[in-house]
Amino acid sequence: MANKEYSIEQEQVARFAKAMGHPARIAILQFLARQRTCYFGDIHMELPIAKATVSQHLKELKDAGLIQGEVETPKVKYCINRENWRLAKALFAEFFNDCACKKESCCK
Amino acid sequence: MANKEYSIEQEQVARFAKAMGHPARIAILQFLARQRTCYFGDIHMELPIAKATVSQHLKELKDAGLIQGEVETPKVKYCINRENWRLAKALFAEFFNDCACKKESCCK
DNA sequence: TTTGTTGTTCGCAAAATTACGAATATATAT
DNA sequence: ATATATATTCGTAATTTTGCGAACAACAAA
Repeated sequence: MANKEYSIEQEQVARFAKAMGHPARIAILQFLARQRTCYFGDIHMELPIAKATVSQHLKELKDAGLIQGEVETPKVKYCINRENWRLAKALFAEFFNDCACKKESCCK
Repeated sequence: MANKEYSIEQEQVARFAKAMGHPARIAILQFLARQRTCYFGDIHMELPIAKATVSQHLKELKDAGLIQGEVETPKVKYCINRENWRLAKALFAEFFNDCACKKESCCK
């Protein structure tokens, strides 16, 4: 095999995709993208999993840069990280558009 | 927590995203989306990993429905599954558009 | 100070992912 | 029949992910 490494862009898309690779996290993102008030409790209520697990998923989304949190004692408010959301949107759009599939594909 | 389960659509987006959640698989998809002839060997040459591992990644992409394979002894030809590619593209576009983030976000 | 509310972190277990080399399968060429 | 070329599968190891309950932290209220 070649020693060709992955590009920064490939790593970034994969990172976003990985963060989105669980239905709970998709549900969280959709919830946040649609609502205005997004407290932990509200998110938890939407999901069929324990709060410890919700917290974990939120951490992963935050680490990937897709969301951000803000303490409002005693609650915690989460929301979409708009800058990275735009970046992710652009990367995925580019990714799916960059496809020669309309032409004669190699497979039947 | 509520007992609300995930929707089929959420599961499907998560499934596609999970399959895309590794740089090697992103690289494979980009390679396939751009090329016309896509033999296993060509893919392997593009990646910094052992052929057994490439084979595994290809299987995951196939299981997720994003690619398909065809034996052409002694080679194997892979390519984008165009139908599911279109589906994924639409689901991700919808996912990223379905965002109220332009308005006053809940976080500062 | 004690109680209550809200979330995070800890500790743990089960399962899945990633990766590799070796062995195997398949079909052609010698 | 043997050798060659190509790719998958097997067996294994290390790491990561997912999930939970219990314990903890931070702060307001009684």
